[in-house]
Amino acid sequence: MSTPGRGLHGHVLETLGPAITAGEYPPGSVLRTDELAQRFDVSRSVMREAVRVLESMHLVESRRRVGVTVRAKSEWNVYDPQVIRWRLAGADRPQQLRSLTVLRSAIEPAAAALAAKHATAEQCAELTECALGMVAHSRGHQLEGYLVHDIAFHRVILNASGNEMFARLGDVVAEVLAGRTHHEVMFEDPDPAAVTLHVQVAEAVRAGDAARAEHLTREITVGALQELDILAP
Amino acid sequence: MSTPGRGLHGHVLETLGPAITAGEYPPGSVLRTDELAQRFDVSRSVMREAVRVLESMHLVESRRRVGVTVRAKSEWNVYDPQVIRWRLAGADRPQQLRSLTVLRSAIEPAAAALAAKHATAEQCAELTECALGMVAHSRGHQLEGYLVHDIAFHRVILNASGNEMFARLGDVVAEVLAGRTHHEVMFEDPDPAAVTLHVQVAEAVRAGDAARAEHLTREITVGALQELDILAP
DNA sequence: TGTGATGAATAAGTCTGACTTTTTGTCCCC
DNA sequence: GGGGACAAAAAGTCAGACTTATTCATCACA
Repeated sequence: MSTPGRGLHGHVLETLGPAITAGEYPPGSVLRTDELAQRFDVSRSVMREAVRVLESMHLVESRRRVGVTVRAKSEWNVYDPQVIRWRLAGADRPQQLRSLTVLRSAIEPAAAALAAKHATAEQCAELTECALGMVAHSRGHQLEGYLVHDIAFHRVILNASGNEMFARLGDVVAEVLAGRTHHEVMFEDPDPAAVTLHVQVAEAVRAGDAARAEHLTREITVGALQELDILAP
Repeated sequence: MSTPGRGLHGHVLETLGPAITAGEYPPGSVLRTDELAQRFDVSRSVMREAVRVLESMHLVESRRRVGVTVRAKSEWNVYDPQVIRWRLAGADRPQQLRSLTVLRSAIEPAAAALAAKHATAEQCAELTECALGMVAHSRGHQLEGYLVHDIAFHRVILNASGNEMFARLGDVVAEVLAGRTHHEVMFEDPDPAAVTLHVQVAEAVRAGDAARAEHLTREITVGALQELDILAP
């Protein structure tokens, strides 16, 4: 996705980041810059830049005379898109997917309510277009085409909410939806009820009915939670 | 708060970061590493490390033959605690405070519902302790004491939700609450209704009543929204 | 006139080696 | 056993030389 390891320090990050977030180095582990530089066959300057980035993500802490120590998971900047991507790509994937889906179910209904109030005519048009695209690809194993429109739909909602914090979760939601299609079990066509709900949300937003948009979106996210067995049956 | 400019590169960040997030450099502005290094009187290695960190926050983008270009606000990692702190300290403060309060109003009710299901006995005890502390400091201009317990209360709720994404918003909520007390108008004692709501939330969580905890917390956050005139009267 | 290739200028990227500073741990003396 | 001086270790800093990618301008050619 967005930023594949640009430059040497980026390449180092693409290896060290996933290793740390996967828990290969337990909290408190000590790494030494010089040793890492040798291991990755880069200069110390490059290694230091990589460590600085990991430090800004609160994955590690660098202290004189001690070294680079790995921080506890509870301190990580779990909203950093790169951290999210690393965790989704590694052993932490299931837990990460659950956390993010719970987050979605809190954010998206609120975003839909705001979108119903603030969406421009253009955004409403985009929304119905996405919903129609989902309908068109909902049968006959067109999962990829369905996914594209599903992602676009939720991205428009988040953007139309007018809240920058919500808007920046578009990438996260995209990752979750893509993950569900690509890695989880999804042999069959999407649930027709879910497709209908998306169409109805588009209608509610266009009509400016915030309460209805919020309620319908909550039903969508409840469905997502149930897929992961987060909700009791 | 947490990480005051450690090291030279940290000092540079504490100056450049706020400047960028305050909009002093319009999107597309081009900075040159060498010039910045001279301006801050540091070596290029140090300057490069600072740029790497800004880059990981998506505040800037570094390209060969071009320089370090400032990105549009819509690309910033607005969930990065350091970015949030910089924006809260600068001209962006009002908008940042509104965005965060809207975020709170989406997250905290959901977190309270989860807390009602997952909170340990110890966490329940902490919660009532915080609520009682709020009551004790609710009269007679003991705003600082009230604030401490208010922050602790919301932090416990977020932690008790059992969701790591929610838990990591504890610092953000703390900043918002502290900001309200310190910078916004708050001459009088806190609203008695709000104090009562906190006590009731603690009770609901202890009783395991998720729906009630969620509803009561939503009332708290609605109050916060109204204070900022986000909700129409 | 427009277009594509060539080349030069530029700023980031990289490497190396020497030096400084802080922190920790140890050893010795009281 | 406690406290202070000393030594070692690792990050932090700096300066300079070199490499590489990218952009822009120029020029030849169609």
